[in-house]
Amino acid sequence: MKTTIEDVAKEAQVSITTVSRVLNNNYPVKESTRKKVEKAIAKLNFTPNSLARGLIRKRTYTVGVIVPSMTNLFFPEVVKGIEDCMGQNEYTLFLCDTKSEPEYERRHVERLKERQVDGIVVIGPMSENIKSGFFEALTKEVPLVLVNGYHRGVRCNFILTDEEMGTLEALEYLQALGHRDIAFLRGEQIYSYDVKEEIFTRVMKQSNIPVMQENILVIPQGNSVETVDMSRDMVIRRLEKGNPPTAIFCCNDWMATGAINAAKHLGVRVPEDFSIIGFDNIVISQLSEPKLTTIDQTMLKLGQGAAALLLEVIEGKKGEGSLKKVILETKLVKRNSCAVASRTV
Amino acid sequence: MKTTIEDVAKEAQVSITTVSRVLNNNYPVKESTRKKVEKAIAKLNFTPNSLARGLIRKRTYTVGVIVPSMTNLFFPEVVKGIEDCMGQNEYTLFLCDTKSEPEYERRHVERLKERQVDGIVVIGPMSENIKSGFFEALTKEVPLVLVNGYHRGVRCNFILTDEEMGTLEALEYLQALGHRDIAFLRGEQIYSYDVKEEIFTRVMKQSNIPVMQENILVIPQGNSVETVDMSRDMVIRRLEKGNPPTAIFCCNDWMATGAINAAKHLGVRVPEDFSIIGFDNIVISQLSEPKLTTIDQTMLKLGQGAAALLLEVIEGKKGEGSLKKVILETKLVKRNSCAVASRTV
DNA sequence: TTTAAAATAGAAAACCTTTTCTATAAAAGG
DNA sequence: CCTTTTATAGAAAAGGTTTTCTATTTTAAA
Repeated sequence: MKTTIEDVAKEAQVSITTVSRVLNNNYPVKESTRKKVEKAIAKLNFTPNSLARGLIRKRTYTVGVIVPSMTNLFFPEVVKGIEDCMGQNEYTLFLCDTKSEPEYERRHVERLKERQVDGIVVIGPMSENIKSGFFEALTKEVPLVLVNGYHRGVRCNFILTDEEMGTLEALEYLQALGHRDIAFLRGEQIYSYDVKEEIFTRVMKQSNIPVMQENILVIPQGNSVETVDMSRDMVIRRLEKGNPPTAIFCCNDWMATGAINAAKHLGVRVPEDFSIIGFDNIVISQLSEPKLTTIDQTMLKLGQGAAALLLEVIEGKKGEGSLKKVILETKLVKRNSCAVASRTV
Repeated sequence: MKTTIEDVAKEAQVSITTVSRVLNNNYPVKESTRKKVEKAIAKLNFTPNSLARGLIRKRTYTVGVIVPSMTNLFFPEVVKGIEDCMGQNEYTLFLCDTKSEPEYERRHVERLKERQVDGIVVIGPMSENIKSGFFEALTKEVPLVLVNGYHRGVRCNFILTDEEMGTLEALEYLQALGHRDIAFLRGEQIYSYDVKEEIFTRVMKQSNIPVMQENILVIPQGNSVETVDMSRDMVIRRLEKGNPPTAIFCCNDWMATGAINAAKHLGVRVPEDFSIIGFDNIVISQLSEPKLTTIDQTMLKLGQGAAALLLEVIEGKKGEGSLKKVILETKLVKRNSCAVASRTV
């Protein structure tokens, strides 16, 4: 049987009230009795039961973190950021993996509510659940922060990276290097890719460069390795066709890695013959030869920011009305995969 | 104010006992009243409070997972395995990151006990805490499983990959390809590296190959990227010295990636001139050109196995006495970084 | 000294469930 | 028609804390 506060009280010959007080240190206790209690606690190796505590305090010091996948490398880093910040504030994290299923996402939210978490952060929320108003409704029930949940006009707290600016920065960098024929590599469906493509077409239009349909490369959904391999094949095919681009913008670093492999396969030199720019700056961008030039999303900061935001929402329950939004700057990280254009059309 | 079981009872005009019964479906309830209750639950959007439930049931359906780091790629995969298995059994995970600090590890354990978790799995437990008997003592308090906690004769439940066999398999493979001059690349301190080195020296001895001290390469501790870069530099230096080896065994895939980059830097062809074998089979082993030949640890299975084991321990509290050990087979994954030796001494 | 104030400690209610035990109503057996 | 089972439902205790309110002791003020 586990030792309870009552056992401690008996051992120390005081009331449970007093034990509670030395435990929480929120009410004066005579030094001598405090000593007695502390000795009893140590002797019995007592650990307070936080279920009971949470029940009465209506505060559990737990938060739920919902991620689409743990094996994507992007997400664990955000989680780490959250853990860093939350851990310092004595919170513990519930981790929930949705496998990118909207259904699981909802179920996990349900479980977290049962567990009386003080707040929830959802990383890369499923757009289905955003659109259906699920999260807007949830916002009224429990402190909630959405990370990279890109949807205009959603009435939730959120934090996101300014991918539009990031994309712009990348494209301008390529143009400054003299590139005109730039390919765009993306995956299907994901909203963030849509945003980037929008920027891409806009930039091209503004520069009076007709955007050729064959320069918009779209690969199917898949896991990390599949993404790399599909990107590789896709880029190989493009490069073998006529009018090859001199540079390529890749929507994430996995795709960029695939592009590097493609170039290597074809004997095309990077960056001399072909410039490649990635997005995210996940760890793999530093493993390739050459190391990838990319747009940094600082996932760690994204996580820390989300945590800080959530904390604000949890504490300031009064300011209910005002939703909080944070937009994080991106940063161009110049490494070795981009150079001046090898030819100009 | 949150709705409680009492509100539901009032709404449905029954006792809270009855509500509890339809909730848990563990006692017969007349169909008509069940309907009433269900309607009330739906109307009030009631979610039971699992703190109260856990308090009385002495079962929380939560387990703690302690990892040294979230950004190592190896660990999230194990965590995913655990989540898979535990999630199906209606458990939720507490995630704790120790930053490889023994102190944090202990503190997290403390917190998890407060939260009344039904069990704990520790991935890559700090050997300091193993040696001090911390985990042995803990085993008596709470269901516990150690993952890859390599220490002979420790009285804990654990699961681990058979790294000795894996190392053996790798080395025999290299020898079968005709390699005699094999280098060994490892990090400092970690026990698992010691084990591997032991096997390495044994194999060499058995083959009557004098193991040259300059073929034992040791890099300092560091994060993933640092490991890659330090490995690269270390291998470059070795390759530039006299009597370069024709192959290298790397204690993990990060190091192997560094070795590949080193070869590339020197213009040494892999695998024609230099064979490289890694360990773990984390995702990056499939991103390089050539793709890495490596020893598969199947982190996913490690996680699932750990979860299954923990579940056994949790359920079968009767069989207290018997500790459980599981040893997972490794598998040689032949990809493209190894070939027949280019020369024989 | 006597009285008022401050310091310290305890009793009991509250938090929200589950579960045991008791009570009632309906069905079955005689 | 009365008694015994069976089906169904409720009352109350229990689980381990925190917190409010009350009681006692000690100190300070008069």
